Amino acid sequence: MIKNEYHHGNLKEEFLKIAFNFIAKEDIDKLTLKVLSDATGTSRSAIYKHFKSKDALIEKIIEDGFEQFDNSTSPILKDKDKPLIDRFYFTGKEYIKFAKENPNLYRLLFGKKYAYIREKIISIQDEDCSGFGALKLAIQEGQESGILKNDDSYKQAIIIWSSLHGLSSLIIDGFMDVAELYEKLYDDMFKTLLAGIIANKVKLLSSLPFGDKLLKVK
Amino acid sequence: MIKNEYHHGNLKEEFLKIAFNFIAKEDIDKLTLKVLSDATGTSRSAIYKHFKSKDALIEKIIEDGFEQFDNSTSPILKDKDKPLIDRFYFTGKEYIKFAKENPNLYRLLFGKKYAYIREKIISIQDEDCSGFGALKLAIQEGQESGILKNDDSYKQAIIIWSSLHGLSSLIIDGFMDVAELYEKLYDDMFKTLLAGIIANKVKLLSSLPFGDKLLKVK
DNA sequence: TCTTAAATGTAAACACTGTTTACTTTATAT
DNA sequence: ATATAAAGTAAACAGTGTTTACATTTAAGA
Repeated sequence: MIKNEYHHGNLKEEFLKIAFNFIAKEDIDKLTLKVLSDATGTSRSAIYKHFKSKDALIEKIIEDGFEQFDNSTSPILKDKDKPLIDRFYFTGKEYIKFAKENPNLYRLLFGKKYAYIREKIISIQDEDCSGFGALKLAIQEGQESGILKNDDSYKQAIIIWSSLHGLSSLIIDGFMDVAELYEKLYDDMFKTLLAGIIANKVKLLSSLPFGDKLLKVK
Repeated sequence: MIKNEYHHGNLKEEFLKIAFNFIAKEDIDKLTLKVLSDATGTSRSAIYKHFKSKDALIEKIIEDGFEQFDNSTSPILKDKDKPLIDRFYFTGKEYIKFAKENPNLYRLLFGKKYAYIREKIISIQDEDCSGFGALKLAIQEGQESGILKNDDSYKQAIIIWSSLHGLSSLIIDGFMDVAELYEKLYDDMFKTLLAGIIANKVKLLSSLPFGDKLLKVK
């Protein structure tokens, strides 16, 4: 595909790339069509040949963003070679790391404004057992092996997700000086959370990160 | 103070009142100066005689909003006639209720955009022991009476706040169908959380809401 | 009470925003 | 080679927050 001065070639992909790079540094509502047109050397209305609206471009960013988020977290949770508790621990840590490194993207993925896209994606994840679906599956795995309490896995998954989301939000939305001591906070939160969903007959030893030897059956 | 057609009387207060009523129903970024001027029968630029900018009006809303939030939650936490665990339980419940009933205001108070105002307010609350300061104080009270683990009260407060914020966000930002089963979720989360910060020598009985009789010293 | 100054309003313009329209240029397929 | 589709532009539109110059009313002092 040869490009000349007039036609750009693959403007659509470039718009997305520029938008991604932009929210790596600035908030999404600072992103204007002028930013995109200036960066590509096109006119402000060029985008409408590739996206129905500015929102449509953002929706695509969100879809790609969820894929990126899932690629960062789910593999850790699914790695059956490692002990389950370790997998929970490191997945949660990666969750927070992702939020910390991509705050603007994270807010986009888990904020109110585009909840309808998240809704759609989560229902897909429920089917192919990625993302939130993977978390529920991992909890079920823990219940079946007797490590976790037999309870509603959906409810347990939400409590875990809720805690991670809460801590991540505190970190990236500038609550006090949380960002500095967040690692200790996470370890504490994890212990607390784990104590709540772990089976009664299983005792948790103190060291972190955990290993399979650190779980003791009473 | 007599009003005629030209001068309004107390336009500043009315702007705030209208803005408050507006975010009770719609998101803050739907609030335009035209909405305010139409509702008061004034011109779009009238607001600049009372506020430096649109943002300055929003900042005032946030300050008032925090006062409102504090009035809803802190009194429950400070009521020393009731057992401490009950106070934690019902304060948390009120926290979530506030978020549920005022989602747009809650997002304004705890979102990223106006974090600098929250920062300012929290430092005030630290001094007069309202809001976040009240939470830390209540935790210290629990530690001194031997009910709670002797740990960094600041860290414990953040973990609690983080959990409440996470669950509230899930509810109001449209995460799945959390809104329906949030009461059960809250009870579960509270138990889990409490198990994490409660002193080892204290055993927690199962019923909710708790009472002082439900705490048993081993 | 008359005059003056301050407070509080308006209208018009400004530079932005996202979006639509009509038009132009280039690429592609028959 | 030519018709058609794809992909760009420029100009206009309504909307945004904000500033400027001006008008009206209120309040205060002599």
